[in-house]
This record gives sequence, structure tokens and C-alpha cells, in this order.
Amino acid sequence: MARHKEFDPDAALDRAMALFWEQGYEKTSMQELVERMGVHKRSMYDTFGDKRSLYLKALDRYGEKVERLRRATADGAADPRAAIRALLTQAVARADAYPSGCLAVNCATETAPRDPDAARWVERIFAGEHALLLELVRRGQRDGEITSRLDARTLADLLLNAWVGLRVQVRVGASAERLTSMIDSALALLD
Amino acid sequence: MARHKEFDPDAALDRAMALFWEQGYEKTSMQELVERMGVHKRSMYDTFGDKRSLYLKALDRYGEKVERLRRATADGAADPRAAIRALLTQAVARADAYPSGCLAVNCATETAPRDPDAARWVERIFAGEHALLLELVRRGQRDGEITSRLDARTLADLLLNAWVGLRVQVRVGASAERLTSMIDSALALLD
DNA sequence: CACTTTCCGCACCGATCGTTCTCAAAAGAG
DNA sequence: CTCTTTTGAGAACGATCGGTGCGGAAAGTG
Repeated sequence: MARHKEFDPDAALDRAMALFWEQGYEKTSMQELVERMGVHKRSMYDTFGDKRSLYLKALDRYGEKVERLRRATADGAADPRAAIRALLTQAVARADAYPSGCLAVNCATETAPRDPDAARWVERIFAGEHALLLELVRRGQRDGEITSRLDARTLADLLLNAWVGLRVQVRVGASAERLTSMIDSALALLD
Repeated sequence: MARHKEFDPDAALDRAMALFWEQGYEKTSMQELVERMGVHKRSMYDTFGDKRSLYLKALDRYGEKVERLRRATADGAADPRAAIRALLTQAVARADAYPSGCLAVNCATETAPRDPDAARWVERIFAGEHALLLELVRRGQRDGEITSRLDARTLADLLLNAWVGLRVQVRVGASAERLTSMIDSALALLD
């Protein structure tokens, strides 16, 4: 054995994730990543491999993070309806350390079309969100607080698109009024 | 006066638009643009300015094209409901000469966050689509073939997000079944 | 202590980035 | 025809791109 790393790989990966999220894959240079991650270039290559590998690792880290956050948000709500509202609200809430929008949506439009690994990752993210919505809708319908006029799958489809749409609109800097109006429209679906 | 251009600026701009659409702004190099547009580099700079100017011109060209196409699609349909279905179907239809997805959505996630001109352009595109949907919904409600249980604005919000969601999903290569299912879910909204 | 193994700082690689220069050929105007 | 103007072709600009080779410093093991 010899010495151990002087930096925290997880924290560095977190910073890389934020930079890819903010700027996209192509715009982000290894030099910028070095500066943002606070790690020397050589150590970065030794630890994370080349740019694409680092990107994919950052995607995975993002996936774990948001999945955990989604779960916590859904479980912390009083009922399915509140859970759905909380999820949509969270999508447009500005977190201090992170850029606006969603890395998964960015990845879908930028890199997924030419990178099968990225495409698979995006599909998994969306599938997880769809499954969560489906579960919430089903529970709400069972309890009678969500309409059963439309079946659960249909509602989940519509809610997922509303969710994705919010993440696109917040990225272009839509006004807070517009965003909350969109959330209200999505929740009106459930009546 | 002297000689005239040996290439068709509109056709060249069309090719540039397709390349930006397919690859995004950052990934696309001027060299690739030269080759795709079939125009010499020097002529490209003389005619369209630098890369960002060319990009913005390509965006405008895209805007005119899709706006005209949207109008034609909506006007060609038998009724508002059919118009909405046609618009959504068209969003996922593969055109031979053009990439999948939507340049406006790509622009929203890639360049709009750091380019106010691009952001304004995207907002205008979405505003136009929202207005078109609102008009169709209002007409459908007046004729009684679209539900009035939800008000027109709410329906237009939801339809726009369904539309955007489709353009994201087609970009990651979602299956045809999944896409048509999403379209059906959107149309179920109108009952 | 000596030794081994890993990490990190610096310089540097060829390739490509966006952009501009020079210059001869071509095409209208007189 | 001559003159003017703009075209298109190629080379080249400095800067930055992603990625490496090398070597000394540091930390764990005996």
C-alpha cells in the first residue's frame, strides 16, 4: 500500500456533474473541469479516465442523487397529490449549488442521440420517474383523491411530460408565474 | 456591381440548420459546416458572419419553416382534434432530410441558458405553439368536441408539454409504440 | 530506518478550434 | 476592351482542445 488520494473523489465528481449540467458536454473543457473540481489534471485522468468516462460517471452520480431525492420527496408528502405537487415544484426550485433544469433532459437532447450509453441512461431515468408517477397516481385513485376518469397510465404519461416540460422551461428562464401556472395546470389533471 | 454568388444562400443556410439541429452548437465545427453547406469557408464568413451569427440565422430559418408547417398542418385538418393529433404526430415523424427531435428544444437546453438572443428566440417559438394550441382548443370547445371540464389555458399548457415531451423522447430514440402511446395519452385529455 | 507504491505538478504532444489573410479568377459596368 | 468589385481557393494565424510522459514528493509497510 501507499498513500491515499488527497481529494475526495465523490466531491470532485459532484462538481464535474454540476459543470456538465450547467454547460453541457461539448462546451465543457477538461481545463474547466480541472479548475472547478480542484483536482490536478493528471489526477483527474488517473481517477476518472477520459472525458467521456468522467461524463458517464457524472451521469450515474446524478442519477443516484435525484432518485434518492425523488423518493424522499414522494415519501415525505402527506398524500399522492401533495407528492406530485412537491415533485413538480422541486423541478423548478433553484438550488444554490446546482444549475437550473435537469441534466437528464440536457443529456437527452445533446449527447444521447450519438451515445448509446447516454441514451440508455436517460431512458432509465425517465422510466424511473414514470414508474414513480404511476405508483402515486394508482394510490391516489385507490384513495379516491385522484380522478379515475383517465386511467393511471395515461395520467402518468401526461404528468411525466408536464414534468419534463417544466425542466425545459426553467432552463430557458421562464418566469416564476409561468412555471407555477404550468404546475397548476398539471395538478388540474388530477381532479 | 460585380459577380453574384455561385451558391444559394438559403439552401446553404438550410444545411447549416440541419447540422446544428443534429449535433448541437458546440459540437458543430466551422469545418463541418463548410463541408455540409458546400460553400467555401471564406464565403461562409462573408455571407453569414461568425459562428454565432450563422447559428442565430439558422434558428430564424428554422422558426419560419416550422411555423409555416404548423400552420399548414393545423389548417389542413378536418377539425381541431384532428389538427392536434396531426401536430403531435408530425413532431415524431422522421423527415428524411432532417434530424430527429426539435432544434428549439435542443436550443433551450444547450444555448439558451447562456445566450439571451437564443433564449428569446426559444420563448417566441414556444409562445407561438402555445397560442396555436390555445386557438385549436377554444375552437374545439366551442364546437363541443373538446371537453370544457378544463379551461382552455390549462389544456393548452398540458398539450404544449406533451408536445415538448414527445420531442425529447424521440430524440433519445424512444420506440414507436411508446411515442404513439404518448400521443394517445395527450388526446385522451380532450375527452 | 529503507523500500515500495501511489499521487501530483509541470511541460508538452499533435490535432483541431474559430477566424483572417492573401491573391488570382470571374463577372458585371462603362 | 478596361476597370472595379466580389468571389472562391488555400494557407496560415494564435488559441485551445483532449490526453500523456516524466519525475519528485508523500505516505504506508517492513
